[in-house]
Amino acid sequence: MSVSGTSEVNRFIAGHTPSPETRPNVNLSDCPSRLVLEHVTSRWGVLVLAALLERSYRFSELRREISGVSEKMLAQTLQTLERDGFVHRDAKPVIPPRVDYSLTALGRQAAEQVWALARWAEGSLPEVFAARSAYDGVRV
Amino acid sequence: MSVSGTSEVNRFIAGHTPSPETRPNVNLSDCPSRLVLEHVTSRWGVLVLAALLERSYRFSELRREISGVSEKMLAQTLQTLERDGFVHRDAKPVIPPRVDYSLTALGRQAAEQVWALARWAEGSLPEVFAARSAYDGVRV
DNA sequence: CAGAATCCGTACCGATACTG
DNA sequence: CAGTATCGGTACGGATTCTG
Repeated sequence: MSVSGTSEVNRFIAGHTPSPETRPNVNLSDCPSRLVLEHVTSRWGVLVLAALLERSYRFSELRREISGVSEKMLAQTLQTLERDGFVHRDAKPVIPPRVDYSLTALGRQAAEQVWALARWAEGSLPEVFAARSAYDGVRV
Repeated sequence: MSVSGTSEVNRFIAGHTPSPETRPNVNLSDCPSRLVLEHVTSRWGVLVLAALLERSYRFSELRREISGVSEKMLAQTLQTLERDGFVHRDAKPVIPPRVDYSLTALGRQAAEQVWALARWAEGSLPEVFAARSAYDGVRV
């Protein structure tokens, strides 16, 4: 197996590089899955997907639910997830505006995957903390 | 469900905040799993775990295997994963030095989890790319 | 060979102010 | 209410140099 990760690679695969023959010599044929992973496993991406897994939310509801997220990052995260086809954005033409966010079928798959990973991570916390203590104790 | 994510929160849980009574008012009782996730789902963390899933590697082998990673980031990633108890570091006292990296039992669990996620992500690439094209097409 | 240390650009991210 | 625009600090990460 051979894996790679370069920003040029990402841009190439994303389709923004016009001429395929100018592709760098790195083996970018492997692991383009990072292009998806880095969005669904991003700091706020995980939390947004987890929240939407149980029900749909309005923008301000999400902002309250996910404590600590700024408007900017929430909007940015939602746009990225919408662009990737994970989140459906339903903007009702009313005043004041009302926008509901929900998971698409694909998004539900993603959410369940990362949720499973998060559950495992939560379960392994004791072991991880123990390992960190041991490591730090020795290194001092 | 309520999720949170603040750097202060992370520092608190990590055990670097001496006085627990100075804890911020955010609800940090939820989702500390991010403390583990951000390491195993990091850019190079995923690739390192994936590589070590099939066999153990030496430092320079890993560096070649994961094209695009700098020495600094590979060393840093390996140290983080070792500290969390996912990677075992076996430094042989020879000259020139030889260091073998392998997965611990816990690390194998982590690797299999992220690998499953990566496999799903790879499979969903066509749908994601299609969604991106549709989104970008409309937005132009 | 396996790293540690340093320098430094940049991209991320939060805070703030503004808009429809 | 649901964002966008702008600014600025910071931390991430790459390139280079040095060491046991």
